[in-house]
Amino acid sequence: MKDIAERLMDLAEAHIRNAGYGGFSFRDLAAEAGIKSASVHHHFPTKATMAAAVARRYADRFFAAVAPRNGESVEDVITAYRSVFKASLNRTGKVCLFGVLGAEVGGLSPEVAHEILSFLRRCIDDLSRRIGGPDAEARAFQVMATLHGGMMLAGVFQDVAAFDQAAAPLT
Amino acid sequence: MKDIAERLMDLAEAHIRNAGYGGFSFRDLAAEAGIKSASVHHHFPTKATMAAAVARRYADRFFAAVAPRNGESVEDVITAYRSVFKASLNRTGKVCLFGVLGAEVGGLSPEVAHEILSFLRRCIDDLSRRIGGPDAEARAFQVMATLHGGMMLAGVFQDVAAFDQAAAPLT
DNA sequence: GTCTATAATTTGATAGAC
DNA sequence: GTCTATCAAATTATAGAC
Repeated sequence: MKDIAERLMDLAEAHIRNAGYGGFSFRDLAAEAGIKSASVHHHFPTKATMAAAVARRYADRFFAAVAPRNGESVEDVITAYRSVFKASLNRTGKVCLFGVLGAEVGGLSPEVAHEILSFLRRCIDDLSRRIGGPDAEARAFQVMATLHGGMMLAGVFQDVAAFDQAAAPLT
Repeated sequence: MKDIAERLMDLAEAHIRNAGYGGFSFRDLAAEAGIKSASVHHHFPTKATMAAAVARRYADRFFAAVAPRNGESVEDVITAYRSVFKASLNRTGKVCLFGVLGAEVGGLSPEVAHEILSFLRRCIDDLSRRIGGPDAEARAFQVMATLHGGMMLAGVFQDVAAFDQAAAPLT
C-alpha cells in the first residue's frame, strides 16, 4: 500500500501531464483518492506547493534514470535521455511533466516556475557535460528541444511514432 | 483602428501563448479592452469558440508566412519555418500558440483540440511535401519537434539563444 | 454593441470537531 | 488524518435594458 501523499502526487502528476496545471483541482484529486479536499490540504497546504512537490519527485526519478554509466559514449548519453522519455511515453501515454509546465510557465507561481527552470537547466548542464566538446551546450539544447517537441507531437497525434520519427536522427 | 473582435483576439492570443488556455478569463480580456465581460460574450459566445477563432487566425497567418517560393530548396523550406517562428518569438517574446495548446490538449474541448491537430497535421504535410524524398515525413517531424521544443526552452529560459542553439543544426 | 445584474458552478483555502 | 461545514473569490455564461 502506498502512502496517501504519494498516491495524491501520482494523481496530480497524471492530470498535469495530460492537461496542465489548470487541469485538476483538489476536489478532483480527493474524489479519485476517495477522501475529501480538506484532507488533500492536510498533505499539501496549497496547490502550488503540491505541484512543486510533484515536480521535485519527477525530477529526482528522471535524473536517477538517466544517471551516467561508466565508459558511456556520446551516443549512449543521448540514447539514455531518449529512452527514458520514450519509456514514460509508452507506459503512461503522457508527455514529460516539464514539457507541459514549461509551455505555460508564464502563468505559474514562482514556486512552480523555479522547479521548471531548475529541471531544464539541470538537463542542459548534465547533457553538456556528458556530451563534451566545443559545441556541447548547443547539442544539449538540440537534444532537449527535439525530445520535448517530439513528445508534444506524439501527445497531440496520440501516436508514439511521431516521437520516434522526430528523435531517431539525434546523435 | 482595429475591430474590437480582432483586438480581443490579440489579447487572448497573448494570454494563451504566455500561460495557456487557463491563463485568461473573459473578465481579463474585457478589462484590458475597456469593456465588460458580457460584451466579450457578444463577440464570442463561449471561451472555446474564441480560442478556436484565435487558433484559426493564427494558423492562417502562419501558413501565409511560410508559403512556398518558386525554386525553393529543402534548406529554404526549413529556413522559412525556422524564421517565421523565430520572428514571432523575437517580436512577442512568446512561443507558438499551438505549442502551448498542444501541451495541454488533453484538457481542452474537442472544438479547440481539433484546431490543434489540424494545424500540426497541416504543418507536417506541408513540410513533407516540400522536403520530398523517402524520409520526408520523418524529417518533417524532426523539424517541427525541434522548433517547438526550442521555443519552449527559449520561453522558460527567457532567452532566444536557446531556440537558436536548438534549431540551427536543422537541415 | 455595450451595459447592469445575476445565475450557476467551481475553486482554493480555512476552522474546528472527531 | 479525516471529516463537515463553510468562506471568499473567480469563472463561464445568460437575460434583458438602453
